[in-house]
Amino acid sequence: MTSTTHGPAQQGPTEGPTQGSPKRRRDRAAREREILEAAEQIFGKRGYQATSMDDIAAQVGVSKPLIYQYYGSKDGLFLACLARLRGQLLDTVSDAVIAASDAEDALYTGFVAWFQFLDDHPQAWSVLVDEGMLSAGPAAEATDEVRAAFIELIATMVRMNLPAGRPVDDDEVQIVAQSISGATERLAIWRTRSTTPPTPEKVARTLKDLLWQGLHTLKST
Amino acid sequence: MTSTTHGPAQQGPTEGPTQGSPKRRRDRAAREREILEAAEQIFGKRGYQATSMDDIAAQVGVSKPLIYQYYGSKDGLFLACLARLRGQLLDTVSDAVIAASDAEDALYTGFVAWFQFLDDHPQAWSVLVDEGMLSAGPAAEATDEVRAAFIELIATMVRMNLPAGRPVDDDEVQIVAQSISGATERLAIWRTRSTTPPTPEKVARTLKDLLWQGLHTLKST
DNA sequence: GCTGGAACTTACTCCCAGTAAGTTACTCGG
DNA sequence: CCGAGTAACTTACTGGGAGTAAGTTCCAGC
Repeated sequence: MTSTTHGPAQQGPTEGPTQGSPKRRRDRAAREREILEAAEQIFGKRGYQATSMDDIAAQVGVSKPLIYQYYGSKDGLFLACLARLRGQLLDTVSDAVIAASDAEDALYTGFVAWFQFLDDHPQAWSVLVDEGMLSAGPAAEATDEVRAAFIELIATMVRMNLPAGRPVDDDEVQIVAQSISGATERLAIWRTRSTTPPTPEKVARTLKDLLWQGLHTLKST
Repeated sequence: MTSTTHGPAQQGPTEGPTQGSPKRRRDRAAREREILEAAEQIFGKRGYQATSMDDIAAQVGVSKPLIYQYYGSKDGLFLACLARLRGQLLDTVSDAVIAASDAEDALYTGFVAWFQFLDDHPQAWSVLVDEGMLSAGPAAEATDEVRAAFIELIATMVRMNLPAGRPVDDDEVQIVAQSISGATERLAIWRTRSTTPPTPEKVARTLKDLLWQGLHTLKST
């Protein structure tokens, strides 16, 4: 038969299509991990819009429908990238906050951890914020979740800083938490775009100084 | 000839295709305005991604290439929407700031004006922020410009609040301005999504209280 | 070996941004 | 009134990318 033009059967196991590894069939979990890594890398480099599923498929050396089978949609894949980063970032900041000696220090070290993490993972950052954390993309709900987690962390810190027995104005706590979240996000974006950004410590210190007094005002109102 | 099947010539001037107005040819300026209005409306309702050029063309009652001839691209059209809103919003806030009696009042009334404007123009808001002001969209550069204008306004205010002769740490001014910009944007988004958002005055007051003390700290460092 | 299912592919469809090339209607000089 | 020039506008397409239907290949366990 002349129909066997593509003949995938005879491909020697000693030579893969692009790299040295033949990497024929892998089990699902391994393949998923592989795809996720490629996606994170390409999304990080080119952004969500500019990345096509074919690009990712090609990078992994697999066909597009497989990715759809595992991740459902482009959004789904992007979401999966996001979830991983979100966990890392949240853990890093939480740890810093918990390890702090007092409230003022928690604020400062929390900020430092945030900016430092983003310095250390520039690629992650692109994925998370530059396209992901904005409210519009298709992954809006997921990024909202990420943000909500941070806001909850901040709100908790704020509340802990208030006198225990006093009734708390939840609106005010929310306003403050949203403000801080917005400020840190914008500062992060600004830093990545600045040619000579100030150190994480400098930014954290200035931001802490800007907010610290006002946080007390809250409690004395 | 059987070729004259579509025969657009005999369409009576008393009856348009969709509405009462025949609205055949209009001069360029008028048509551009018409397109811009439709675009603002549809972008505002459905968002940038979910809006197709065909949608807008259909709404105006015109064919797609005409829009391309006038606005160049989807981004170009979106940009044009943005430019208009940016002007209005910036003017509104600037006016409020200028009319204020002192620096503290300027901060407060500036915030009020910002949130009030977005309450009054919810559709504009969707266009500007929910898809536009984020950093990722195709209109990234334009939205950056809009933001940069606000940040400049804020930075000017901050500087004016500092002692005249003293050397200013530009980094710190930038950090503060970026923070305020980020906080107001996030608060705006939060308000639109909240079922019962606090009044503009309440948000402005809380935010002012949060920042006011810290702004003084800046100068005494 | 044979069969059942998991891993994986080819070959599409549809949708949408953007374009090439043409057609219609208004205007202005004669 | 008439032709020619041009601005306003259209039909009919290309190209690329998301998502899918219908297989095909390989391995596990009987």
